[in-house]
Amino acid sequence: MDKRKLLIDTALKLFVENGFHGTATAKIAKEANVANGTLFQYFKTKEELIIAVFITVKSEMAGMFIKSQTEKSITDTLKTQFTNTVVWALKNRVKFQYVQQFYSSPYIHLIKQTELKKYIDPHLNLIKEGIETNKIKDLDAALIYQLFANQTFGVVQYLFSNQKKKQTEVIETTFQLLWDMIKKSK
Amino acid sequence: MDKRKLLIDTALKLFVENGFHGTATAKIAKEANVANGTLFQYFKTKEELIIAVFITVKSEMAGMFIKSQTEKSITDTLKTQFTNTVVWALKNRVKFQYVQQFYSSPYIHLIKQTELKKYIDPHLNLIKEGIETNKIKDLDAALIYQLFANQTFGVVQYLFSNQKKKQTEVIETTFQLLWDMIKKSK
DNA sequence: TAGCTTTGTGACTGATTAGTCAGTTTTTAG
DNA sequence: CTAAAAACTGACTAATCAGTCACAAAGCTA
Repeated sequence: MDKRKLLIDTALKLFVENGFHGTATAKIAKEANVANGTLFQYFKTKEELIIAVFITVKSEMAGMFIKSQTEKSITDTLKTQFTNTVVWALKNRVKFQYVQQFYSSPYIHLIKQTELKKYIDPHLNLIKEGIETNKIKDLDAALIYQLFANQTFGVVQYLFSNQKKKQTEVIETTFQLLWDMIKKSK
Repeated sequence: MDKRKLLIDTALKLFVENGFHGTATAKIAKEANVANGTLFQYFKTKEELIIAVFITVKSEMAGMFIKSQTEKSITDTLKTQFTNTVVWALKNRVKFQYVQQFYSSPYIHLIKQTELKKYIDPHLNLIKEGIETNKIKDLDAALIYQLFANQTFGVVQYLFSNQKKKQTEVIETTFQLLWDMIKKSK
């Protein structure tokens, strides 16, 4: 039984439920059936735990992206990435919410720029490649990335609050809209 | 000197800088040059203050939207709304960030659904009108709204981190992309 | 088994915090 | 000007919380 993982999982859940403030370290330890002091053996401070949860979730997401890399065209790769992200988010709502909460909190400033780049660069490079090979409109890659990321986010939000909707269909439609928006028209 | 407004402004700034947890009520009072107890005369609890800040900012945003309502076509109105929102966000970064932080925190659950609807409905109705008059693609209005909102958000994020870029040009370009995405093609 | 290292424990503490309240100042009204 | 009401004050408190530490249990090695 990996206590570190257990603590991270428990913290994740409680932080999303009650916020960083609303979650005492003692509560996390108790919920994880671990002694108070044990938590501080794995994480020197509460802040360190908050960051560890973020890194863990982001790494899991990154792993999913690697799997989305197909040998096919850029369109196919982007579509797979889009679909996988949305499906993953729907299956991992709490993790998705945690990342959101973390990103829009002041804790984000504690993450080194290089660490953040690690997660963004693969996407950015794919988009750059698409621009260079005339598949994607000749705009700033960072801008295209933002639009792509936020379209993804928007669809996830929509499906969170409209769960009965045909998810596959929505994902298919919205990707097509997105692709038509950023693709280079002949 | 309106102490309520002063406290809300100060709280806004400190909450974005240090988070809800990281900001003691005493710090807010001190920074606002007001006695500790005075804060609790205007807001019964810290939570009430956190919510008051949210409502205040959202109302300000809503006021801006009303001004965006032109007598022109739906396209023009949507474009004005898009532009005004982005420009407002750039000028009011802290307020924009506060809303983000609040939305992705558990405090959002304390806001009544009717209150949230109040902010969304005007947009939703405009989109519905666009769909009915065959200007906008025949998709769920809530979905179009999400895509619209998130495109806006994406552009703001992009311009936050790329401030040297030609803002007007970026706004113009991205609105065109967005409009092409949601408009009904003949 | 004995001796050593690693891991876990939970009572405890110093610091901090939201919220109170008895008293003071300011404003309002006649 | 006076008296009552309203707004303001800041020292205080009860509660909470992050982090510590002396000790105990479990695991490892030979």
